[in-house]
Amino acid sequence: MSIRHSLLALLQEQPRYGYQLRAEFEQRTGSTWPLNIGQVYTTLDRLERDSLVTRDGDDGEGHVMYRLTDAGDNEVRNWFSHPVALTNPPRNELAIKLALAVTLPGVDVAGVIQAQRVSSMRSLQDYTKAKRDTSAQNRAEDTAWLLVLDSLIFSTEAEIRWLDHCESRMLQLSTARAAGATRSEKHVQPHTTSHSTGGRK
Amino acid sequence: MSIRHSLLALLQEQPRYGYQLRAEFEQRTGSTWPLNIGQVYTTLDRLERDSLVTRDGDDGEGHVMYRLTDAGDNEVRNWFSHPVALTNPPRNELAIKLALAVTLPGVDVAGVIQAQRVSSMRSLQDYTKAKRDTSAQNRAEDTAWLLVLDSLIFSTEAEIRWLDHCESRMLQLSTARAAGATRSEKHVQPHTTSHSTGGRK
DNA sequence: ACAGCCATGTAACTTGTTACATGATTTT
DNA sequence: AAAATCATGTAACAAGTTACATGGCTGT
Repeated sequence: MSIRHSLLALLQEQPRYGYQLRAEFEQRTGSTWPLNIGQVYTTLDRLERDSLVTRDGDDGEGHVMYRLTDAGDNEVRNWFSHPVALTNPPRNELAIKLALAVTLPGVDVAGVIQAQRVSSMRSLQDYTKAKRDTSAQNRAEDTAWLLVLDSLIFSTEAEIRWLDHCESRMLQLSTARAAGATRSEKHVQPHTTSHSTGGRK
Repeated sequence: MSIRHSLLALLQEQPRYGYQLRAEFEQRTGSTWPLNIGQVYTTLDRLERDSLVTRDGDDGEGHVMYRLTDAGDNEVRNWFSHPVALTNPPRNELAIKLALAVTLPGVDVAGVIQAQRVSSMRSLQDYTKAKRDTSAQNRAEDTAWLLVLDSLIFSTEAEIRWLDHCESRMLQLSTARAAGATRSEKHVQPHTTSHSTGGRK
């Protein structure tokens, strides 16, 4: 729902046309999350269908302008006043992948972690460089883009910390299991992962 | 693509049926990201269509079993060996929302930040509690779920730090602008946000 | 003349989500 | 007997993505 709401928010400031909406969006969020122009038009169609925007004739230059309806204005205020992810956070593919990797046999968990860390650190460097370059220009229009960059930096750092955490946790587990196996065999969990999948008939 | 790959990964261990796949997925990732059972079946249909899985008769108890094809096995190995988000990180709704909030007039940015922080801290508490409760049971099957919880905790902490960062950055900007306005009016950026949207005809 | 951008759209498609229908089996 | 869970599906739909078609205008 991000794009729908983004377009609505941009229309709250003033009526705009499709191509312009993409430009405004990308100016604020930069080249990460590129916005396909086709999607702007399909989204505008759906917003019109849902009575959140209406076509507004043209702007004297032949552009197809859209403006918010009252319902659309309401929707924007609602979006801004209600926090994101109250209940269900979006699925995190990396977390899912590692969760499966550690519970399935034959997966090189350390390798997965290592490959991901290399990639994430690379991204972190890119974001940091982009931030330096953008900051240097010192243009007021870049404020939003700089915040977005910080967001990417913060979450990538968290991702790397989590990878480290997973790695040391895996090490703990394997050494603990080894120690348990030699010292008190009977307390060891069965090595073959148990699959209680509910009722067998 | 997370769900497709998750099902494939679970099928790599052994042939399974639909209901079982959901149970295995939820055991590993917990009650966050609940997996609708209908989607398991539609996803299995699509995986079959794409020749990544095949129906495998039954398991002697009448269940509709699926197993990986060679192509499917390949796909899983590929998923595990290639890092996530090499190019485009997934859209972050919160980052987008704040980026728009700070560049549009009439939005109570401090209020948005504050509301979000309350919500995020609440989530953080919930995750921390869930972690305590799950750790206390000390069951080997919960390893993956605990890692997922840690992931949620790490990223929520990063989110809160970013919110703090945004808040202080906003304060800096407004005081700098105020100081600039009193001390040297001519250096001040125009207060009306500029909207260069590309070519006017 | 030609390349490239501005601008608007459409068609076909993907994954993901919800709601519903239908039975069998198990538990209370 | 009733309620809950197991199990398999279908229909309708949502948001997002890509590729393509079509023009007008601009700069070289």
